[in-house]
Amino acid sequence: MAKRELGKAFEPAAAEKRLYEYWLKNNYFHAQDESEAPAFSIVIPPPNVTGMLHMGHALNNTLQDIIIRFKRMQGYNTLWMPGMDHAGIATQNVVEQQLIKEGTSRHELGREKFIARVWEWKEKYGGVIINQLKRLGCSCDWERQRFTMDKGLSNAVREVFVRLYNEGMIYQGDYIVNWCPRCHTAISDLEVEFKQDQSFLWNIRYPFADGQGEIVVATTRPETMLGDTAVAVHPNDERYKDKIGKYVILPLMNKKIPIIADDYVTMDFGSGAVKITPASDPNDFAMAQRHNLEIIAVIDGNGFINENGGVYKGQDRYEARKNVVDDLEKGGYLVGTEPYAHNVGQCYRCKTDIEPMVSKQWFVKIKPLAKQAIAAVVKDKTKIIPKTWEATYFEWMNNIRDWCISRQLWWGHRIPVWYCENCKKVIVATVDPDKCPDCGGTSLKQDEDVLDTWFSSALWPFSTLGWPKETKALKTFYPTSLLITGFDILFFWVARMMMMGLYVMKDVPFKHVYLHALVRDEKGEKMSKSKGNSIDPLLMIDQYGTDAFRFTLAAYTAQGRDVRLSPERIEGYKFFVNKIWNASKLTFTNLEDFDESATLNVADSLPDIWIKARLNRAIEEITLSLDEYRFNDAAAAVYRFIWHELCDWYLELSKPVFYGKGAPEKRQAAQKTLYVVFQTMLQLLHPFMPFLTEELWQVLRGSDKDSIMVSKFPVIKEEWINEAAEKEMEMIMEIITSVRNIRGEMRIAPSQKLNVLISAADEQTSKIIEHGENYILNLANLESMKVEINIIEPKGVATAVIGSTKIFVPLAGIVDISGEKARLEKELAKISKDLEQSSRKLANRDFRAKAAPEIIQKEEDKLKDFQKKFATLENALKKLKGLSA
RNA sequence: GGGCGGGUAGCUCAGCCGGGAGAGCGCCACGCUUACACCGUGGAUGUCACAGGUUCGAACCCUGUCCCGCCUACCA
Repeated sequence: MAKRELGKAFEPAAAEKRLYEYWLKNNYFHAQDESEAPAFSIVIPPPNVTGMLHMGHALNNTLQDIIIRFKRMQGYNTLWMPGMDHAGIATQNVVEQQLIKEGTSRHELGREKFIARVWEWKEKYGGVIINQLKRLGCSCDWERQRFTMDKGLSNAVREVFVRLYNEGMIYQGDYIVNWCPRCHTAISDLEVEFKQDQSFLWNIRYPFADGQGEIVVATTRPETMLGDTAVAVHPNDERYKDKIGKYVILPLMNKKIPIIADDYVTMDFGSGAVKITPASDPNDFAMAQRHNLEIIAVIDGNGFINENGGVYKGQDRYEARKNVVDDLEKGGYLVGTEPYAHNVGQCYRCKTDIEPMVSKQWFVKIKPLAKQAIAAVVKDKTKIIPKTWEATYFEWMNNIRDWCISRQLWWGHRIPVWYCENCKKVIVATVDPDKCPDCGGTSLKQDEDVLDTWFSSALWPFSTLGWPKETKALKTFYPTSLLITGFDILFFWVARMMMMGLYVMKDVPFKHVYLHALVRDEKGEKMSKSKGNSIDPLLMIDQYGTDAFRFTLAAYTAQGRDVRLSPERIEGYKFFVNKIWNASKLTFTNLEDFDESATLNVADSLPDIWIKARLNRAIEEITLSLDEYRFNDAAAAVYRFIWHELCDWYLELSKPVFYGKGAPEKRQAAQKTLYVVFQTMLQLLHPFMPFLTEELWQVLRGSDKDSIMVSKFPVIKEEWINEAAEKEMEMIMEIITSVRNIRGEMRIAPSQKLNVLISAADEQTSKIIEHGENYILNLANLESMKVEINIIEPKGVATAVIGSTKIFVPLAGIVDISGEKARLEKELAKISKDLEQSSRKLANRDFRAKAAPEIIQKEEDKLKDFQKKFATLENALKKLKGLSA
C-alpha cells in the first residue's frame, strides 16, 4: 500500500470546499426517479428566500443530512428535496425598504413593476441560504431545487384552490380578522403573538336612557367604546334581569344602545356587564351575529379613528384612547381606573399591536380537513416523534378555526378569482380567463389579494415532486418517509401539510415527523438578534470546521430537550476531530506496507478479536439510535468507540506489534484488523462528520475508489461476536488500570518500572492473565509480572483486588510504604459501605422472599465479591501495620 | 385558566418499562512514553428540588408542594 502523508492537523476550510465539489461533480446527491432500491425521501422545510442561516436552520438541516446520509449508505434510493419559500410579508418588506431608500414606494411603482422588482431582488440577493446549506455539508438533490413561486408550484396552488372552492371548502365573507395596521394585511390566528401588557382597566358609567340610574362596564380599550352597539349581561344575573331590553346612552357619542343577555358574559367579573364593540373584538363580533347587532367600525386599516368616531376622527388609536379617557372623566363617566395586566396580540412579523377588524377575506373551511388529519395520526399512518407532541397536535386540531388565507399583499400567489365587471359573475379558474363564461364580457378583474404563504407551503411535499402532473418522482417518493422540523411550526406547517396532503393526495405527506427542539444559548434563552445572544453558525464553521459543528449539534440533540449551545462546546468536538486525525496518522503510518490482498494464516490477537467485538456493538447501537432518531445516543456511541476503545485501548495495545516487537505475521494480522476497523469506524462517523471521513477514506483507500458516502453502511458481522474475548480483555484492562491506580496514588514516577505479583483464584484466570502478559507489561509499564494460584500476600506491597484476583506491587526501594496505608484505608472505607449495604439487603427476609431469584443471586455474588475484597484489603492493612510497627 | 417539559457532580446534560449514581467540560496531581499537550495516566466531587405514599427495594412509579421554561386560551 502506498505511503500516505497527513498534515499536522485537519484543515477544514480547504477540505470542505474541495470535497463538496467532488460530491457534486460525481452527482452523489441525485436521487433516481425510478429505482430497484427502496425509496427514502425527505422534503426540506423550505427556508425563507430572504433568510440567512441561523442556528435553527443549522440544527434542522444537520439532522436531516445525518439521516439522509445514513439511509443513502444503507442502500436506499434517497431523495432530499431542497427549496425555498417566497415568504410573502418578509420579502415584500425587504423590497419596500429598498424602495423607501430610493425615495419611492410600491404604490408609486404599481403592482406589476413592484413584483418585477421583487423577482429582480430574488435573483440577485435571494437564496444566499442555499450556499450556506452547502457549507453545512447538506447532501440535497440540488438539481430538483424548487421555489414556492415557481411556475409548477404556482400551478399546484391554483389547482388546489379551485378544487377546494368547487367543493365548497373555500368561502369569502366579511368577518373579523387579525389586522396588522403596519403590514396592512390580515393575518391568521397563528400569526398573532400574545404579549402581556401592564395596562389599566377603565370602569365607565353608561346611564340608562330613561334616566333611571346607570350600568358600569369595564374595558381595557376605552377608545373602542365609540363603536359600541350594546351592553351585555348574563341572562341569569339577578342584578340585571329586569334591565334586559332597556337602553343606555353611550357616553360621548350620545347614542341609545340596548342591553342584551348572553351566556358569554361572566357574572363575577367586574360589574357583570360588558360593553360590546362588534367591529373591534372577535367575541363581540360573534355576539353581534347571535343578536343581530349593528356593526360599526370606528378604527381604520391604519389604526386611526375613522369618520364613525365623531370628534376623534383622524386620531391614532392610542391618542384617541387618551382623549376618550380624558373626556369621560370630564363628563363624569369615569368611575375608576385600576392597574391591569392583560394580553395584547401582536403581529408575529413586526410586533405591531393587532387591530381586530371586520373585512372581506377568503377562508378555508377547516374542520373536515382537520378530521382526516387527526385520524391519520390516530391510525399511525403518520407517526409524530417524540410522541408527546401528538397530544399537542390533537389539541390544536380539535379546536381549530377556519383558516383566513387571503393577504392584502402583492408578493405571493394571487387568488385565482376574477370578477366580470359586466355581469358580476365570479370566475374561479386555474388559467387566467379572457372572457366571462356567462355574458362573454372581456372586462375581468382579478381579486386583489394573494394567498397566505403557508397555503403554498402546505402543498410542498407533493408540489415539489411535480403535482398536479403525475410524475415518476411523485410515484416513487410520495408519501415522503420523514419530515424533520422544529416543534414551533407544528401548527403553521406540519398540520397544514397533513390536511392538504390527505385532501389532495388522499394519503399522508410523510410517515414520520421528527420534531426537534429550539437552539438556545448556554443560559437557555432563545437566541435572537435583538437580544444579541445569537451565535452565527457560519462563524462557528469558520472557527471550528463543519464536522465539529455538526457533531456538537447531534450530540446535544436529545429528544424533548432544548439544544444549549456555546462556542466552547463546539471547540470540545474540534478536539475530537483532532484526535481522529492523529489516530489516522498513526494508522496510516502502520499500514504503509500493508497488502490488502495477501492471505494470512496467523490467528488474530486478543486485542484484534476484542476490538472487532466492540465495533459490532458500536454498529448495533449507532444503527438502532439513528433508526429511532436518538441523535445524542448515536453520537455518544461513535465518540465512545473511537476515543475510549479504539484510541485508548486498541491502538495502545497494538503499538508493540506495529513497532515490530513480535513476529511479522502478527503485525500483518493487526494491520488487517486495523484496516477493517478503521474503515468501518469512518463509515459509522460519516453521517455526522462527512468531510473528515471522506478525506480520510480517500487517503486510506486511494482517491480513485468510490466515495465513502456511497459505501455500504456497516452491519453487524456474526463472526466478530465474541463475548469471551470481551471478558478476557476486560480482565486484562482492569489489571492494567489497578496498577496505574497504585502508581498514581502512591506517586510513583511514570518512568519507574515495576514488578508485579498476581494471585489468581484458579487455573483458568491464571491462564487468561498470562496470556495478556505482554499487554500488561507494556501498558502498566512493568519490568516483570508473575502469576500464581492463590499465593499468600507478601510483605511490603501495595495491594489491589479484582474479584478473586489479587495484585501485589512490591514497593521496597521504590517508594515509602507508609503511603499505602492511607490508600488502603480509603479503599476499605469505600468497600465497607458497599458491603454493609449489600449484607443488610440480603439479611432482609422480605427481600429473600419477594425479590426475583436472579436478583438475589446477583446480590449474593456481589456480597461475596465485597467480602473477598474487604478481607484482602484488611489483611493487607494489618500486614502493613505489623510491618511498620 | 388549561396543557406539556424540566429541576441529578461547579457547568451542560445522560440515566427514568424500579435492583450496585454516569458522560463531557471544568477542577486537582503527575507526565513532553517515537499519533495526538486540541494529549496521556490517575484522583476528588452528588441528602438525584421538597414532602408524603406504593414496594423487600424508588433518581426512576403514584399524590401533593415549590421553582424554571415553553405552548395554548375570548374573562371584558
